Amino acid sequence: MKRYDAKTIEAKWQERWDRDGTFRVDIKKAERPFFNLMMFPYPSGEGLHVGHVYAFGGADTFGRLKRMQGYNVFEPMGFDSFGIHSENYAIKVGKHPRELIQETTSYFRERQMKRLGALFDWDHEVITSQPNYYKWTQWLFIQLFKAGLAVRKKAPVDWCPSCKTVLADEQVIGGKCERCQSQVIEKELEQWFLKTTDYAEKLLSNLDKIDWSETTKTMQKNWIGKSEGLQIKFSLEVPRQEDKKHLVEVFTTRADTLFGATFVVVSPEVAKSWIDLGWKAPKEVADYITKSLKVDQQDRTAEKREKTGVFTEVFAINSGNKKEIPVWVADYVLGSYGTGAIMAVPAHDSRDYEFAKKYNLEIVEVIIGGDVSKEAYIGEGKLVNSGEFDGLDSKEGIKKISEYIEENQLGKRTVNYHLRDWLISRQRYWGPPIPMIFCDKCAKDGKSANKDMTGWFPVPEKDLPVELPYLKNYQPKGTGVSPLATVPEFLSVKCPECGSLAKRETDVSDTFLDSSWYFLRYPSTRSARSGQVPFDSDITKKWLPVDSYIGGNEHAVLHLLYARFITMALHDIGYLDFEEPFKKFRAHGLVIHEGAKMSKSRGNVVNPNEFMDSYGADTLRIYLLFLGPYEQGGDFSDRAIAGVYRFLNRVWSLVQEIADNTSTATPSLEMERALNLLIKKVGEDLENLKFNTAIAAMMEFLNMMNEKKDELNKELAKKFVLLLSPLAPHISEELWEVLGEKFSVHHQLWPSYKTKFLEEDKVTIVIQVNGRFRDKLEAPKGISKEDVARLALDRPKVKVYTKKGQIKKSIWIEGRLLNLVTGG
RNA sequence: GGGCAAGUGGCGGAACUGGUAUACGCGUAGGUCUCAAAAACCUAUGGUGGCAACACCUUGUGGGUUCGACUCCCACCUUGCCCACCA
Repeated sequence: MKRYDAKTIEAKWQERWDRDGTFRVDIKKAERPFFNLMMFPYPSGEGLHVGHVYAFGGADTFGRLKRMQGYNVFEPMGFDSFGIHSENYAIKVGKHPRELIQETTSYFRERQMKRLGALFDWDHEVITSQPNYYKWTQWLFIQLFKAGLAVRKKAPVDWCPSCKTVLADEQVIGGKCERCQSQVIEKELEQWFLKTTDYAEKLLSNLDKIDWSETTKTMQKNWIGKSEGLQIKFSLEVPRQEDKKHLVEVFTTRADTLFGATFVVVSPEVAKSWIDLGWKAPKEVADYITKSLKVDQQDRTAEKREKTGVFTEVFAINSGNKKEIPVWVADYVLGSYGTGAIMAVPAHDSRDYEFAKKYNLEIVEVIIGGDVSKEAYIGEGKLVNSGEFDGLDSKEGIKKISEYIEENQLGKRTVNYHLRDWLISRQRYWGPPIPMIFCDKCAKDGKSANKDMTGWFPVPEKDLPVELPYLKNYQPKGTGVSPLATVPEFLSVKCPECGSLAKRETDVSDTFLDSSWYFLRYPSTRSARSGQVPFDSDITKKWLPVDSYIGGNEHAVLHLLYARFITMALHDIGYLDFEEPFKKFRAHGLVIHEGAKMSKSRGNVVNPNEFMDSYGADTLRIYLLFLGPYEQGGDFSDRAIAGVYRFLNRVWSLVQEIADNTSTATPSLEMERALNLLIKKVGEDLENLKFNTAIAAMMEFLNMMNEKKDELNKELAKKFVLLLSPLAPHISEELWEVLGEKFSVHHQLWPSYKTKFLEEDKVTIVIQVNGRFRDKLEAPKGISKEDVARLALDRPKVKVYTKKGQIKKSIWIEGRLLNLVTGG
């Protein structure tokens, strides 16, 4: 008997599958299309990570199940190779990204991903850094621009001093750059934004309609951060000379505390806008504003930092009780949220409380429930000191006060979102140049392609792609523009409008724009029209939206949000007939090692190649999925993987043995029953991504087969191999052949189970006394309660417990359990 | 501070709509094979007491509901993840 030589058989079948096109789907003719998507990797120099094997292994196993269920499964793969991650790595190793990406993608594909034994359709590969792809990323930008969803505006933005570029809100994690962990600095700059906020409500409400992991939905919900409240106008005593309205608007979700507002705090940003309008701020105030606008975001929002602020010498009228209250500027109020100004209610907000204590400001209790002399009471309660609203509880108070404010035109109910517009400009090299042209002459003439953006014109679509020139010195300069700005041939261009000399936009777009639509491209890469359109409409109709998407939750508020936004935008522009890109999304957990997230600095990174060499891809795939629940991830243990290897070895030798055996054994009824139960369980578990329990059930069944070798025949072995095939595609293929079957096990249908075998004519009845297990008995199916009671009471184990007291009552669960309850 | 998820043997974990807690795997111990070792295979393996049959205890802690709770309810503790001066 041959030894199980994983490496050899895996290489052998991979070659055969590749040669025969075993997994190829006919995109045009497929009758039961199933788009099985997983997040494509960025080809880092470190190579494939076990985390990838985990994600791909799980998703591929699911895809294989779908295939066996008769679907035409399309499982494409590609590389997210454009963008800052690739560029930073290139800088680090001192190579040009263009050459580096060629090396890394080929290493990923040829040496690693092809070894996994996945259904990957390399004929439909998408590489985001190739001109034939980013041409369409640029096209996408232009469509958004035309629809008014891509705008250039001046705003306070986050700047990473190390990556030397601005970042999107989503790419700043706790005040630090997502890529390099440097502290970001706030800068006021003019940049390109995509108007995600236009879709805030839809991005939120559609969450109820899609089948996604709850964790992911919750993260998106929190990120969108909808809060309903009241925007109230407070009259102001002349801070601004040009604005005759003299008022400040504040946002609150706690209108019930209006009468407790003893001062107003405006953010430095709002105060600055007053100065710009002509307000003569006292010197001390002006200095404070200038100073705090320079401080970076992290310092400004650090929790432990003591609050600072200055009195503006301006007063406002509280629109509730008409009292005159002081206006302060303080940097604990954010310019970017709500109106950038608040009514401070120190009695019922801990931040305002801290501030009031420090600067000796009045604290008035308006909600009963706490001890305001000690700390702010932020809960709800009955209103006091609130004039006509006294006695109402908080909820009523919010309603009544809101009505009062609206009736008297003192403000309006509004909705605020935490979500900001997506800043996509990057002052970097390795990305798709933003396909826009600025013409001085047209700007002077007031011409534009879009309102509010005089002088800006998109590159004519026939001129796409705007190719990224080969730049030897591509490193970011930190001058606020991309290195592309140093290339005169790139920079100068004819104005598409008037033909005079104009300038190109030199920034490139965010890497998340590349990945926001890649799934739309996959099915269409081989279409005859792939050069004319980004995605073929007939093909798209057939294959999209994506049927199943599996990936990590680290993209919950990045890629997954952006992809939804882009899909909605393309839907509204008229290119797609669906709003949501992914019908079903499941977030998988994280594979950790030695109790911690894998990282090079910790030195606990597991290299999948090592394990594929020693045990084979099948073992590695199954081992990772066996770790624990797929949504939870697990801790990789170099030792425990041997257990799975042993399992496959045992499968190997048992099937060989069965294949060699010429005798015609028949499985007992018990064996048939176990097999049918197994078919049912594995099918259901794989469908629900419960890989760990499916594998455990297979192991259990194998143990049973080993105990009852005289009942085994080829039919049984074949069924077992079929069940194993989505999890371990190579060994299954080999064993299928060993059993004398024709190529390929992967052309087979998922076996069906027979319900008649699932039922037993005997049942096991559990006997409890006072709810505790005491004995069990075998009985024919359909036995009555009385018969069981009689049998039970004869049992010595039961007698011991029942003689202590009279049986008061008994609980009978048909065919399963009898519980005898004694008195005393 | 807010949100989400989770606490079960030495370890990873299993347990259907509340009904035999600890499946499956790792590890450990003993054994078989071997000159020996590895591998493989077999047996045992939640804790305490007992020679044993067996008994009692056990799903983070404390209560509750129930004939019966890992599962449901309340409070608390701990860990992980996400967000965070968001008004």
